[in-house]
Amino acid sequence: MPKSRVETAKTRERIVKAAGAEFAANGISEAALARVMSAAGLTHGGFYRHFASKDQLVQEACGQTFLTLVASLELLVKGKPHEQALPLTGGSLCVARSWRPADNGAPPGRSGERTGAERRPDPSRRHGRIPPTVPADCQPPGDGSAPKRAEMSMAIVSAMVGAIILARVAPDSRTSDSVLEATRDYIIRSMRRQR
Amino acid sequence: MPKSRVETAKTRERIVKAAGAEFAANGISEAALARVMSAAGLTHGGFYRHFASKDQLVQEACGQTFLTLVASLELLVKGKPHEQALPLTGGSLCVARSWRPADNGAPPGRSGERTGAERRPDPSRRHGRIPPTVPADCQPPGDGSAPKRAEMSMAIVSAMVGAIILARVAPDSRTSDSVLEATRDYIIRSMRRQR
DNA sequence: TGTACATCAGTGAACGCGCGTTCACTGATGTAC
DNA sequence: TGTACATCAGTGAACGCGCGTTCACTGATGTAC
Repeated sequence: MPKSRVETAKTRERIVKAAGAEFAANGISEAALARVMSAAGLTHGGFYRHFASKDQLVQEACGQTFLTLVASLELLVKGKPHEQALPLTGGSLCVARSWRPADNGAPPGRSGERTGAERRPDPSRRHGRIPPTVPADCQPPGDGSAPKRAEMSMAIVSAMVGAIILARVAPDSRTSDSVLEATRDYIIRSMRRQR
Repeated sequence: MPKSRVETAKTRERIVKAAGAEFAANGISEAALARVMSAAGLTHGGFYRHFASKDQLVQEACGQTFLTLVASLELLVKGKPHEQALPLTGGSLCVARSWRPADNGAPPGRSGERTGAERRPDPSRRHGRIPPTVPADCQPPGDGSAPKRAEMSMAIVSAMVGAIILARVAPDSRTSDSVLEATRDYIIRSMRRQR
């Protein structure tokens, strides 16, 4: 047996992590297995030693991202670092087809997704970050029961994920902005009204 | 000039509509242009008479779906057909990568996405519909100002879209269910508290 | 402890398919005369 | 009103690329003796 199972497991984990990052940066369907693997420091051939298919990787990586999101949102709802946690959570979302974080430019390694790429208008290059303004009078539901908090966290994450996707998909940037703002206000209001 | 511009415009509209449906049924990246075109009663070659690229079609079709969603949600929030509008809206969402409506089987025309398809676990075949239970004491915000209502509609759509995506992406079906339920409750609570 | 072997993570070339895009062509129809 | 022409929506074959997947091979390392 080459590579102890511990080491193998570590490699696998490394792949999942790289996939999560790649998905977040370029969207799931743009993230080629070969790119994910090389981001993990491997060549693409070895992939199938760890996963049965790309779908399996997608499922695992997204599942992990999901848990991370909820966890980091829990942190917010728990009350401590308000104005940091919200944009942080919003910033690390992945979901949409070719979602990219709004403020860093194109990833350096990948110029020209296809020969003669200037033709493609790239609709992804648009808003997508929830405005981070969280007012100070926001009342995190610190005294609700623990499961109640978890539920609320998930719902808030849902709203944020949905808003970001809808913003990317909205017919014009005015609408884009309204969705983000409306959702932000909705979330904030829900936190204020809590108890 | 063949085909009056009216007729051309109609064709174009037909394509957008077909695309919307196809996106909703199979997800954006699974929806081949050729399939969209034939759903619109055309062959794929003519596509570029109407659009510059697939991306442009995606943008337009999604924009339209978005507006439809918000409109139908407005209907709900306006108060009339409660228990119908919510599941209807939830059911017609498209967004996730290979999202399919939960309760009708695979589309008949497309058996075997790829030769030897049994291998693929198809993670898409999972929950995705928000449980339609809307309690009768739900207070739609009928007397808020109009913009207020529109904002709330958008936020609610956001939450629903996000919940469905997260449910599809969650690591296990228990989590899937919790997201959907939590989000539903969150939405309902927000409507109850309204005024 | 040392040696031979079997295992299996990782390599890199190759395969083949789906799909976006292009292109030469057709034929119906609006327009000019 | 009738005829010739130009236009352009739509056709269908072809192209080529990216990517998921396969496969024969390598070589490091844990295990058996």
